[in-house]
Amino acid sequence: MNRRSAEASKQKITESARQVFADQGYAQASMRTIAREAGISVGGLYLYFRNKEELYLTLMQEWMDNLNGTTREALRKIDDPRESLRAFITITIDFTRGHREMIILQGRELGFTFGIDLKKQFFRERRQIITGIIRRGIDAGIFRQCDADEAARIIFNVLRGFVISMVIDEEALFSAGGCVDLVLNGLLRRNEG
Amino acid sequence: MNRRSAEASKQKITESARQVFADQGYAQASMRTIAREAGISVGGLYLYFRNKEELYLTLMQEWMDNLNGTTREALRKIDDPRESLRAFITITIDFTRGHREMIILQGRELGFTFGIDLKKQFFRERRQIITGIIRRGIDAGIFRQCDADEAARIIFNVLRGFVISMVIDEEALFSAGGCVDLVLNGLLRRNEG
DNA sequence: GCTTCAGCTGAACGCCTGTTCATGTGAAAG
DNA sequence: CTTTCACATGAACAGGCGTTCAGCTGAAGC
Repeated sequence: MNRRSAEASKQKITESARQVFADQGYAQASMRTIAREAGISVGGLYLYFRNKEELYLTLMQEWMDNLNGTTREALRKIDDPRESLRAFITITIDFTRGHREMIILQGRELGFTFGIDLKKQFFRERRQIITGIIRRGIDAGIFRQCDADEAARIIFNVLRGFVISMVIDEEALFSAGGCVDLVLNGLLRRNEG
Repeated sequence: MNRRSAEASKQKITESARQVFADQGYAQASMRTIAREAGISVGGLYLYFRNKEELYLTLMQEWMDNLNGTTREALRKIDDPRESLRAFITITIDFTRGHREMIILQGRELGFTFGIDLKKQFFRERRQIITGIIRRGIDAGIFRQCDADEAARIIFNVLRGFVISMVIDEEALFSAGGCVDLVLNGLLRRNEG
């Protein structure tokens, strides 16, 4: 019987949990399923995580850190608010496409209140980044005068909708480019020249 | 012991179920909770609905019919694509604000595949309405050339995000007016004149 | 009174869940 | 060989769920 290191086991558990939570949601995902996927006993899960909730919160924190880190890194090098916005939207959508598990953050786990404050803080930070970009654009005379906070919320919700669509409604998906285009240019025709 | 009519009992059950499903999601909502809210025995639920799934699907169908009916009724009287889009967005957001239970349609009930085709068909119809409005705008020279289908999807996803935000993130909500403004005008400054 | 009808009840059933903990096992050290 | 360490097991526990169905009850009809 070959034993893995504790670290390797913990890793395997989080990988499996990520997948199972993403596929089935918190309520439906059972510790037995996660254990089976991880190739470890159900009692073994509790050697690494206090309970199901803690396992879930650990994954949430992980994804929030990943996405925010990637976003900040990319935005650091961009000055033009148009490009900043493009980068923000593109990174978010690409990240989401490659990580279906992102649904963990947008999941509507009603009946479960834990982690909601953590999520809200994360969402707030995301919106503030967008607000900052929009304000920069307004100050630079590139974007028109508007309620930057609200515009940020609208953009934020497009991306929230994208995450949901990824999971339940793939026909509703759209491209980052198309989204940036609509957000920047709107639908109304512009005077040429 | 005063007995209600069957109709009244069924009504009470659906009202209670609507609330409980909306608050707790499908998985967490228990038939015992719904029964208690309805003031009827748990076994009594099964006199009217075959099972939990059928109860849920009944409610889904109801909301889809309501929203689509209201939308079509309003759009019938509008010619200007700008006003059509405004109406669509406004109705959806207002309806959502007044019916938190709308989350039933956007809920991510992973692990439960029933009703998904019904939902997709509903979503498809919604998007087609938007696409139609956008095409009309383009044909009339009011909207710029763009991929109408994709633009519709983007707008659809803003509204999808709104529903989710209603339930898990009220800070992220936005006004119908603000949304229409952004969708029509975009962020970029326009030449004055 | 008895019978029928309409609406209802809630304990029981079978199944599943999160969690615990007595116990197990291979490897290394002495 | 024995002891210790590190990692692990899975049956049992307590609780909850969706569903069933034997039985109940008030009202109306005869």
